[in-house]
Amino acid sequence: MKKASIKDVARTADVSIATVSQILNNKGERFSQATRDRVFEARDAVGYVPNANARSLKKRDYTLIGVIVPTLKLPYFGAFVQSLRDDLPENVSLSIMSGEREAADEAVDRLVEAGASGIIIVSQLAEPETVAQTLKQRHIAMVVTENHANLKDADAVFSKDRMGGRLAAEHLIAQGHERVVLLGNQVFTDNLTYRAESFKETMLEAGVKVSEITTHNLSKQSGQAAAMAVSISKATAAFALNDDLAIGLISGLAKLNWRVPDDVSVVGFDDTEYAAFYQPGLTTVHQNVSLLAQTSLNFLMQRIENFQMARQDIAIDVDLIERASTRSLK
Amino acid sequence: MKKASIKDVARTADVSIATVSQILNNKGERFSQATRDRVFEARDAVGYVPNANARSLKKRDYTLIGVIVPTLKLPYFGAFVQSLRDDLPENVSLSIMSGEREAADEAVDRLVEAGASGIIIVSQLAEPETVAQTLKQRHIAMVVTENHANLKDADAVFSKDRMGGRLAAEHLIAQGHERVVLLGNQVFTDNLTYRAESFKETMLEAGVKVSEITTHNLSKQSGQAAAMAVSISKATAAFALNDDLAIGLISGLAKLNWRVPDDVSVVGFDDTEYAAFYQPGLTTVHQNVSLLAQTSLNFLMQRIENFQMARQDIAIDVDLIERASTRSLK
DNA sequence: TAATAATAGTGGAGGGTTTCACTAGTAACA
DNA sequence: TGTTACTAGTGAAACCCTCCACTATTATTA
Repeated sequence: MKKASIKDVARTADVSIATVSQILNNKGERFSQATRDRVFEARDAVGYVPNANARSLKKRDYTLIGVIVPTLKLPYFGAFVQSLRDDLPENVSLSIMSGEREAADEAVDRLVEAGASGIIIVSQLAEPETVAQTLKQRHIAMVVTENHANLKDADAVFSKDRMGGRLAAEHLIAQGHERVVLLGNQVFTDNLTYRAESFKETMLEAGVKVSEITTHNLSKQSGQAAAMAVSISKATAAFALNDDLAIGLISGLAKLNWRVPDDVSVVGFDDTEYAAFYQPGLTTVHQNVSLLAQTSLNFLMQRIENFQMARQDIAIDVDLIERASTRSLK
Repeated sequence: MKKASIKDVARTADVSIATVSQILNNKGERFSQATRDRVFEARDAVGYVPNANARSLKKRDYTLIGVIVPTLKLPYFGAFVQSLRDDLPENVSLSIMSGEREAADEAVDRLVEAGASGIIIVSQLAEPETVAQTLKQRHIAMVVTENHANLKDADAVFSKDRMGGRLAAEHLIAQGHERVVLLGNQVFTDNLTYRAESFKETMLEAGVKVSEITTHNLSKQSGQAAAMAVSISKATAAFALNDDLAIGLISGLAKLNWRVPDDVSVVGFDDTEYAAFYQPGLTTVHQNVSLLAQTSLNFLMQRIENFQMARQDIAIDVDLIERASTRSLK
């Protein structure tokens, strides 16, 4: 059975298509009550639902935007996407894609084909320049966050990752830690590089030695797997490049009967919803995810509005949230 | 600047609209190389992007399906949606919506307008019967999971919630707990009711008294807020209707200096990714989220294929995962 | 040479909706 | 009676695209 169109309603109510359209769109004050009733009844009788495609084809007020995150399984990205959803203007719809590197590039293609007017890219791309070129050529807006901060042809919204690394370092320095470990994966993306670099620099300035432990990726599993290495390192504190890694580390240490913060202090990065409820509460660098999302959306909509405007670029403050996973040695 | 349409490309390349359409859709083998090049150049020159509305208005061959979850912030739903994404057939696209009750009903409307062929509904609907009617009338496939198990006009994919409640109870009984508390929100949805009921029944049969503590919702915050009540109850064990509640409860108890499992045992439900890494590792009922998602998708695609087939209905096993948040009193 | 086939491209309908400009009928007015 | 003004409704273009059926031109074959 095919779907009922406005034609079917018109035929059933024995009026013209134009009449139906106006009445159903609440522009039908000028019609008689009888006609209005007939139209509404007819609509219900045939089960008519307006076709969004046809409608927005006619009124050119509809916009599709896309967002690409590495995965929806992690609450950090989930929160980002949810914030986006919550702030979405009425006439805009959102297509959510997931994937990293090659898969992310492909997701871009899909969104282009689907007719997206703009794309927010959180994932790391395999070929950022190519993607940016394509989008530019097609006049599709592009905002990056988390990765590819230096792309010329995309607006950028970032957390102050350097600030975050520094805050983490300063916190541990203030607590008197003198042997610390930096925990992260080998393939640093831009933002992670900043976190790591500024952490090390700050530590260096304070004369604290930092040893690095390389993990496979930034997952809880990797954090757990690194526990042995951390325990052997004799460090009194560890800075993990994200919360998942930190949480994994703590649970790994627990299996070795090392307690946090008594035996080692641990600092994370992100402050996802779970950080506050973890045992012990995780000391971590808070990223303002919803502000990141909101700003990305703003930038995107602005560029969709005016494709020629100058590149925009913003860095958003982070805070250190002190909880129970770190302790002062003084 | 208004967007270029296929007309602009045609004019620029000095060919007809039909030619442009065919060439850009890779159906242009029969055209000369020269013409093809001209068309591609013209497209890039005017920055043409096909209008998805017009396209899908015309072609009726593509399939759009929708999924509605309460929120993407929680990893349980994130994992569900991600699994769906991962199993999606090539020619199908997925629209992810979020919202509960009225917002979920509205999300259904949006998907219908967008021309979805099927919808997987995880959220609780405000008016399940009305929604089911509408979808049935329009021949749009509908699969429910988590809620509305008994809806006549929808295929259903569920975890064995009763089994879960029973397993949790049996575990605590085996450990010798005799005063237990059941923690959940007041407005039970179908699946939660089953969890709670079978838990209570099993306990009753074993002669164990269950007291109930009502929380505002199923969030970590609610769990935390219930800690005081749990501590006062003098129960030796608590069953929380989901992991978030359990995690919140444990962190709340910690603030009161109650230790889990030494002072109280806690059992959760869901086994989200975080349960295993929590301190202490959370004893919980494992739901096979990816199987739930896969099966939902299968059911949906089958019904899209053949709208008249008999209603399908499946219940998926759950397991109790024993970790460190419960202890035997014997 | 005539008939056929292959090549390269075009015309136009149709998909569902909105909206502007219009009409037919009636009522009010002078 | 003729003019104007409402009231209630309609016709058809336009939005952008795809695809079927068609034409015009050239090449090949018998």
